[in-house]
Amino acid sequence: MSTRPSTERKLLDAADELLFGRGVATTTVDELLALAGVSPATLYRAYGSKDGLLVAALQRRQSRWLEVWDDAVAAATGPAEALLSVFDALATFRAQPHGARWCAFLGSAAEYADPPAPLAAALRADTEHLRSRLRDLAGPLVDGDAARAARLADALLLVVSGELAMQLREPGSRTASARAVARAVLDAELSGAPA
Amino acid sequence: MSTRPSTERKLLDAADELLFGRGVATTTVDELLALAGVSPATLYRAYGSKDGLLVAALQRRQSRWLEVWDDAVAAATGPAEALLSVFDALATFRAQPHGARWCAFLGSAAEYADPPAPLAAALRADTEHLRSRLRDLAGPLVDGDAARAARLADALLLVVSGELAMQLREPGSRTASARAVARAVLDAELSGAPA
DNA sequence: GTCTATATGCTGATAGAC
DNA sequence: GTCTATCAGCATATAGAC
Repeated sequence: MSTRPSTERKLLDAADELLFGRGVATTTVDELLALAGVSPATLYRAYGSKDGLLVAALQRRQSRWLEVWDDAVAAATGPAEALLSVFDALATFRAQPHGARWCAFLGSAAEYADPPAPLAAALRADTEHLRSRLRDLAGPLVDGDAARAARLADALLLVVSGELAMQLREPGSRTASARAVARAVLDAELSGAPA
Repeated sequence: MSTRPSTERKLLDAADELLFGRGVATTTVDELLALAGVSPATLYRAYGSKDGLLVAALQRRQSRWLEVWDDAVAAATGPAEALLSVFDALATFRAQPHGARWCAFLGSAAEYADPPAPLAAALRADTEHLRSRLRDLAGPLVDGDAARAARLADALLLVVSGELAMQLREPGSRTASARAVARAVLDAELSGAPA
């Protein structure tokens, strides 16, 4: 009794699987159409181009990621765990059906010499959301010291990005070691407070 | 009085600049030929294909990177600085003429659904060399404890990869913050020795 | 009206023939 | 070194089915 998926939905699902799972350039429009079971006219009417579909798929993916991260934060037992829960969210998100090979945003950006504006905007939004959310979560841990929170957030953003890039080097690698590195960085920030 | 560069050399230089600076898929064979000033026959005779040239360029790049890193290690003032000198090497290498947008190895791998064998091998070689070299440099800092050295090396590899991926998010970002994160990780490992 | 199926122009990459 | 055959992918047009 599932309702029939809309053609947009089918196209976005196909984009998730092919564009992010196998790469943008390597995936042809024909493959997308075949997987979605949709005719060319439908794609071009709804999204204008392959790139248009890519951007739409990134946007949907972004909101899904935020939900997963929100849940992970909500499940955390304290402020430090809330900050580190980004790694739990990463693992959860990766285990979901529409998993990307490493990171849909970084991966897409990597495939363009200089990315078209909407794509650059999507990556920037992802980066800025990560940074500001991490900063907010870091705040309570450093008594609201904005500079320290920002420094901590930048450090975690670096570790998160490293964890993603490691998926490219070694597809199976666990997020556990990234979490451990992040905790070491956190502990260092909380014990000392070096310049 | 410079000797005339060989056609192979010219092709490798062109590959460095275009394949790694702008991306593999976005660069056409014609652009490579035009920049190198050689004819198609030359490329296909010497390397067989665009991918063949790519792999050859990666191999040359790997040995150049090792030289830069060796120099940075040699210039370090002590064992801890030697371990962290990988970030100096990264900055130096990036400042050289044939700079990639972020990382030639990760970037190339990211552009293939599943990379052809020689390319996968090149990335694996890069990863393994990073890891083993970092492990060797970490050894003296942990009294030769192999497990701790390995853990430290893995952590630094993660940070290095993160620093590279951050270039994709924010092209101008400095290696300084990665170095600071790495130092925090190092300090944490050297003070406590948590499981 | 929305979608499918099919056919086609166009562009550009690859590889090889000359 | 030029030149060209082949091939693939993107985008669109047309006509018909639900």
